[in-house]
Amino acid sequence: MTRLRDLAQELGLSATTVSRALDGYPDVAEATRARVMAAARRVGYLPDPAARRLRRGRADTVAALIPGGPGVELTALLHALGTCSATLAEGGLDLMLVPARDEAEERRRLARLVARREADAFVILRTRREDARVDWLLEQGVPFVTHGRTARAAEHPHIDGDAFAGFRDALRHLAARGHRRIAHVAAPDSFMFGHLRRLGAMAGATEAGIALSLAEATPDAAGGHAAVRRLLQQGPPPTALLCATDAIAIGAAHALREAGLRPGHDVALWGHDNIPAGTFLDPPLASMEIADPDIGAHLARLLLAVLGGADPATLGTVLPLRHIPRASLDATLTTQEETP
Amino acid sequence: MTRLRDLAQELGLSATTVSRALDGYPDVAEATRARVMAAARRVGYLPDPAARRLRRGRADTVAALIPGGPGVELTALLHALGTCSATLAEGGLDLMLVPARDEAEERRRLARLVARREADAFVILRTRREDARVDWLLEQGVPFVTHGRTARAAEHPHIDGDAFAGFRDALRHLAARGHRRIAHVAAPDSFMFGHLRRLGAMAGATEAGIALSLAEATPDAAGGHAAVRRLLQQGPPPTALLCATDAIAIGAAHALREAGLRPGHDVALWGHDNIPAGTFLDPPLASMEIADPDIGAHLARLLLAVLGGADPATLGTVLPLRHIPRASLDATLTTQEETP
DNA sequence: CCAATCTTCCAAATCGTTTTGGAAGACTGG
DNA sequence: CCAGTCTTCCAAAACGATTTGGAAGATTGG
Repeated sequence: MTRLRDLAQELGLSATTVSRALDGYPDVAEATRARVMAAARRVGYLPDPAARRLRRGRADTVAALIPGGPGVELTALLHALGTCSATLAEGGLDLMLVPARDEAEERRRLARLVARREADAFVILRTRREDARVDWLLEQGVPFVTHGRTARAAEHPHIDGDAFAGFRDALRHLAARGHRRIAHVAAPDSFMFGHLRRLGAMAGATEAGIALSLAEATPDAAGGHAAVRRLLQQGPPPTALLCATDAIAIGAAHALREAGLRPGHDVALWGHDNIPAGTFLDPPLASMEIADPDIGAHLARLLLAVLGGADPATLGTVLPLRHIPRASLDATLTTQEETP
Repeated sequence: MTRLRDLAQELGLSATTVSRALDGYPDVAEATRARVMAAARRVGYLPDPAARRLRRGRADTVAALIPGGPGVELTALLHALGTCSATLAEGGLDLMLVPARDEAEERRRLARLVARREADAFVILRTRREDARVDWLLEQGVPFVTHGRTARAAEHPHIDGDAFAGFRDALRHLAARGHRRIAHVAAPDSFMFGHLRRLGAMAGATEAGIALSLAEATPDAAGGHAAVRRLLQQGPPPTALLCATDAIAIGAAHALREAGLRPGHDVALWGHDNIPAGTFLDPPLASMEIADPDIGAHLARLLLAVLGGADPATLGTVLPLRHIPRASLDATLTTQEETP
């Protein structure tokens, strides 16, 4: 409502001086600056962002594209983006979320946001191993940060959980408990999270010297259900199912029950994401999650760094996962199941 | 990249004419307009949104504030907002999502978005009965649409499911199946959805001539768990639990099991939201949801109407709910439970 | 005391569009 | 043929900030 000009007039100063006072330029007397700041605060002056963008050529805004489709744990994600937004605000940046229903729409929106200069940097979620968005952004030289790695993770800032170690250790743990017929209900290999969790499970099995069955699922409950149904038709049931996500585990549990197997009794069940309802499922679902309580702030720091000119290639972080054992792991192995 | 001026120069026209040609003004010759449109398409001209906003005084953008905290079914919500965004795009509007961690932050962000004119209209989610955001927006005369009603719903455009009828009919249905000890696990009354679902359940009970127990829960699994624990301590267990949300129902199921009661056997369980995992729970969770498959497009139409100058007070829609019966309803009542 | 330097401020240009208020030429009707 | 009307275009003024390139006065050094 009040413009810079009004404020300047009221203070008997030029718009130039008021602008420079507020922006912290050194060529304005401290007394004047104090007067200007006080007046600005008093009338609640907010610079018009459109005018500022036009002149400055940047938006002071970060955009995060929200993927549609199955397999995105949106609740946790949006929580993180909430704190990301708050942290960015401290650095004078806004966060805008842009929903897209599928990957084609996501690419279109990304191109449009860049062409119209609506955002200075981007958050890319649910990365693929070969990620067209990442390739394009790198090619265009647009700053961005990913949640999840890609084949080119060394070239761009990213933050990710150490899924390989998490799943490898989970498999070790199951093997140590005596499980010998273990299956991994995997998410598609084209998603980086699916790939890494699968590799981790396989590495754990190799270490423990046992075979690992694999069943591939779309990353939602329906996928887990279908995958485990197929798995059970193929041979003797596993005594433990390590699932790529909690949603997959929920579907898997259902398939087990349909086959007369009780999760947490006959078959151990383990997921990932620590969805809020997990504690209240029957049996409570063992899970894992990134140990860091504040991915959002971490993302924001990465964005501020990369916009501040830091070398993107140095800004990768892989955080350890935390295991969350719950009753779904308590499968009682019969003697027959145990190692001789 | 290419500016209006460049395009004009290339065509041997003034910027004025090019601008007016693209905007469909009638004072430009059809032949010229065709030439301009072709050239614009060829070079991929996109008007700079900052310049346009500055001059036009509007952003051609709608903002939706994404509430944090428990009890928001974000998966379904974001799906709807995805189609909302796509529908708005057809009308030349952008949708921007803005996450807020709590209600105080949401009010701050709202005020800031309005003051800086970053959005021309708003989508308000998870309405309260007395909603400070709605009061403020009405007072400011800012266009907006709510998902969910408020005490002042007659004054503002809104879209909502008919929770009253949905829950009343659900209760009728349970009564018709012979249930006589029914409890409603309610969401807080200050949320409009909590209020209406509660009223519906109560009306259904009154109609059926039976008493209804009430247990109030925070709208998440933990809340449902705690509420049903309290309920079971207070007296003989109900034979049916009508829960305000699926998340509450999941917590409720857990509390039942802890008390040795089997949901879907000893106690019927019914939720609302139709969360994706519902089918795969044990037992599969009966639920309900708005019958209309496309709330998002509906929201978008309301926004376009209100921005087009339609009278906000005429733009309220309450859509019927669809019941989704699943095995969690199959409680077998013993003779003792049934009506004499 | 003069010139050089500092400090503090400002007028004007600029960002890229849209809109206002004509202007020039073609056409029409009498 | 002339005045009036239509059609088609455009120059210039916004929109509200930032930035450039000084200018005026105060201070300093010799």
